[in-house]
Amino acid sequence: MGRPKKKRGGKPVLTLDHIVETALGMADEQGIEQLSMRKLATELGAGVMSLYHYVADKDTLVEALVDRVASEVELETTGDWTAAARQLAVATHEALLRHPWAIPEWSTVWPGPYRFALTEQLLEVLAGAQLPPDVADLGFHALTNHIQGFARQRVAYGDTRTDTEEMRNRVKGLLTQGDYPRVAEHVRYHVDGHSNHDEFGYVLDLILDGLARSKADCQQ
Amino acid sequence: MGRPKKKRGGKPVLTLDHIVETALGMADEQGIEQLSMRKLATELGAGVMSLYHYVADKDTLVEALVDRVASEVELETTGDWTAAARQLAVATHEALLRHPWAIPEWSTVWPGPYRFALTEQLLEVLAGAQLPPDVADLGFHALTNHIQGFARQRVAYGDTRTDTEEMRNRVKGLLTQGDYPRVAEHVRYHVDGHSNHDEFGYVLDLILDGLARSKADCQQ
DNA sequence: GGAGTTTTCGTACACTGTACTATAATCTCG
DNA sequence: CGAGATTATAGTACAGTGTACGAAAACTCC
Repeated sequence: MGRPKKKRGGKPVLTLDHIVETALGMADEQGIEQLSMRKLATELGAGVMSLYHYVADKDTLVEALVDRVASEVELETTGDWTAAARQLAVATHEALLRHPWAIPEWSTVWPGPYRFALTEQLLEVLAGAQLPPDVADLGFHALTNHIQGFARQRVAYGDTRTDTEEMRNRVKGLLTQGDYPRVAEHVRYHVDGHSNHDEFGYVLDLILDGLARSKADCQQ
Repeated sequence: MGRPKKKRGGKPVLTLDHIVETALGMADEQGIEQLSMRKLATELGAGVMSLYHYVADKDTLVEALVDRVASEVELETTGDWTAAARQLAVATHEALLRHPWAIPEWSTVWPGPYRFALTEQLLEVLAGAQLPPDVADLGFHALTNHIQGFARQRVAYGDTRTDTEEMRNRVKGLLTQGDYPRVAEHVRYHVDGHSNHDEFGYVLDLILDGLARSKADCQQ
């Protein structure tokens, strides 16, 4: 059986881009915990150690993956600073929901260039708003916390996209058993009525309105 | 050499509590990534598989660990609802800073009984505030996002407690290189002036004030 | 052609979680 | 007291992980 030996040397057949892109696909499908160097190499039709010519570590590969997610956020914005901040927030939120595995990494991993550019852009927008410095700072953290916190919650407690059988059972148990009535009430509040509404955008606007108001207060 | 064979059977020498407590100590010292079943067993002077008589999984052990952290939060509160919410938030924040490894797990792992009780308590406090339902919901998420987000940031970007050499170098590089001027400015803002202030409490009060105000608005 | 460089990869090692099985100490019941 | 059941403790083994080391193949350049 003439199984050809794997090629060695010469013109590169792998690319960092190709590696990252494939890894991204695998992480999207199976979660990042299931992503191993070996599986990734096999998927690429390469040997494991070949990857290490392009990537120092598994950790730095993950950093690259997260930055790849950050790269999906469109930085161009239109309108005044509230509109711009809103666009950035929504785009980031959507990128995170597209790659749920990235949400816990997002705040753990050291940022790559795209992530830094995104942060820079949001800070730039807030700077353009001419808010008092401490309000701008508060606003920045409120926005980023909202983005991350909201995405985390949707993934942790049952977005339709990421539901598992086990999770649904746990939620059901929480609702039927009588312990923690307030928690149950809270869960029902979300499950029942308000999932239709765009909760993320709603709270986002509350934050932005608050910032705008505190600017107006200041200028009077 | 009369090394005594390890005892088998009979009266239990291990306890779930003992296991969890030891694991907690190890996680606090070396981080949760360094915590392995084998190391934990060795620390306990036991065989690896003995642990599995008390714990189904490593994952459920981690769940227990996180709930152990949640158990450190004092649920008794004093004063009106803003004071009570403040106490819960501060106590949770402090517990998380005491066990930084737990921060990413906090929002990933399914809550245990202590964590549920804590959530229940915060919801109860907010319910007692007689806020409009949507404001109460918003407030709950604003508070929890603030708690988690703030803790995460302190750990990710250099609290004095968790600094590593590498991280300090990265931050220094960020500040000296000219890329991302707004980010650098933002970092300096935090490093320079405001670390003395109790930023966590400051923003916390802003949130609570906002909630109180929106209640007052509603009652007029 | 030969030397040097670049890219690929096989092997090996230390480490992980844990399934399966064996074993010893204790408890229960006669 | 003795025999059997129960329970807590472990040893071994296996599949899987990240990656250090070194070898080998294909390319470039003289």
